[in-house]
Amino acid sequence: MSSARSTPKAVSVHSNEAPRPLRADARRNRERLLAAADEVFTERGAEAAMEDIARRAGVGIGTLYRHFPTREALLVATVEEQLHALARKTQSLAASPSPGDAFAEFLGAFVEHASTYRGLATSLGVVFQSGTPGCTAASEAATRLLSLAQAAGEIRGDIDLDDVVCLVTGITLAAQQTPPEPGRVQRLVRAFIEGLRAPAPSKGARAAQDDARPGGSRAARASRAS
Amino acid sequence: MSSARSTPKAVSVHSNEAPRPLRADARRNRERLLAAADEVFTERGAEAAMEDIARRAGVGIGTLYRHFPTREALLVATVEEQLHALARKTQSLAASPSPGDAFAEFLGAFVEHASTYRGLATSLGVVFQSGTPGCTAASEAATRLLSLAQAAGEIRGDIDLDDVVCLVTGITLAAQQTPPEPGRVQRLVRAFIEGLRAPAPSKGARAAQDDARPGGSRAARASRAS
DNA sequence: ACCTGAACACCGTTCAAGT
DNA sequence: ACCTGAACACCGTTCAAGT
Repeated sequence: MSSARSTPKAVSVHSNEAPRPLRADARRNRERLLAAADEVFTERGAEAAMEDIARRAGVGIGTLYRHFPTREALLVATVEEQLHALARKTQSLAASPSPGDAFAEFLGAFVEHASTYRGLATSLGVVFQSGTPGCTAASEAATRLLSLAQAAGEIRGDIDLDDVVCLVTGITLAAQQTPPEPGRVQRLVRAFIEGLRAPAPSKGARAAQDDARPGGSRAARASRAS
Repeated sequence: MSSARSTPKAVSVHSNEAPRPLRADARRNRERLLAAADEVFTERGAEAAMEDIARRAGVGIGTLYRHFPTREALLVATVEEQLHALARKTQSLAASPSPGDAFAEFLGAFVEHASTYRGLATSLGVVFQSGTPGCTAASEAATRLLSLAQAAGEIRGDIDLDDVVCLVTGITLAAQQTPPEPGRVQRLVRAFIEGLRAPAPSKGARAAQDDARPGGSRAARASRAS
C-alpha cells in the first residue's frame, strides 16, 4: 500500500501506448514486431538476428528499424510489460513485515526477469536505465524496498541500487555461462543474500586489505617479453 | 581418453612452449601475435577485431588463423601466463593459517584476473575449462583452497568450483556493465564472501559469531561504512 | 611448411523508390 | 506517412596461390 507521497518528479509520465498516434498499419506492424521479437528473443536469445524478427513479423527489415532504431530499443520495448509486472510485485513486497525477506524475494524475481531471454542480462544495465515507464516504476519500487530493508537493519547499508542491478546481472550472466544446472541460480542468490545481510560479521580485519586497483598493471604485464 | 601413450595421467604435462617444433619464422609470428593480441585486447577488449591483431603483429590474417583457429584459442593462449601466476598465488595461499581469509583473497585475485581485458569474463567459463596447463594448474589450486576452507568450516559446503567461477564471472561482468565506479568490485566481492562464509547464519544465531564486539548498533555503523 | 590477402559469407543498417 | 528490400559496410573465416 503506497500512501501519500507527493514527490516532485516531473519526468516520464507517458502511457504505455503510442506517444503520438500511429497510422493503422504502422500500429499493427509495431505490435507484430513486438510479438515476433518476444518469440525470437525467447528462442534464440537477445542477440538474435534482426532480420529473423522482421521476417517472423512479416515486415521488411526497414520497417523494423523505423520503429526500433536500435536493438536495445526493441529489447526495451519488448520487456516493458515484464518490468511493470516486476514493479507491481516489488511494490507489494514492500508491505511485507520482514523487509529483509521481502528483499530476498525481490532479488529472486529480478533474476528471473533478467533471465527471460538468454543474453538479456548483458544489456540489463542499459535496459534498466532506459527511462521507460516500466523501468522507472521498477526502479523506484526497488529503491524503496531496499531502503526499507536497510532501515530495518536487515540489509547492509553500504549497498545501493546500482550494486543490486550489478548483482542480478552478474548472477544471471554467470549462471548462463555454465550448462543449465538448475540449482545454481538459487544457490548463488541465496549466498548473495546472506552476504547482503547486515551486519557484516567481522572475523578480524579481513578483506580490509583487498588490493584496489581498478585499471592497473598492464605495464607490468607488458614488460614480460623482455 | 584414448591413452595411446604410457602415462595414465600424462595429459597436462607439457611446457608453455610449442608442443612440436615450429619453423623459426612461424615461432616468431606466433609470439608477435600473442604480444599484439595482449595489446589489442587490453585496448579494445576481448572482442577486438582479429584483423587489428594481425595488422598489429605485422602478419596476414591467414597467419593468425593458422596459429589460433578461433578467437577463444587466441584468448586462451594470451591468458596462459596470467593463469599460471594465479595458480602460483593460489598455491601459496593454501598455506595460510586462515583458509577462509585465503579464499577471500583468492576471490579478489581471480576477479582481477578476469578483468584484465574488458569482456574476458564473458568467456571465462570456456577459457577456464580449456584444459591448458595454466587452466589446469589454476583450477586444481583453486579446488584445493576451496576444500581447505570448507573443511575448516569457514566457507559453506554447498558451493563448488563451478559456482566460484560463476561468482567471479558474475562480479566481473556486472561491474563492467556500469560506469567504472572503482569501489564497486570490492564491495561486491566482500558481500559475496560474507555470503559464502559458513555456516549460513540464521538471523538469531548470527550475533553469536560476533563475539566480543562492543557497541550494539551495527546497523548504524554499517549504514555509513564505505 | 608456412605466409599472404583476395574472396566469400554473414549480418547490421541505410536509403531511394514505391504505395 | 509508412513500407520495402536492394545496397552498403563491416567483420570473421577460408583457401588458392605464392615463397
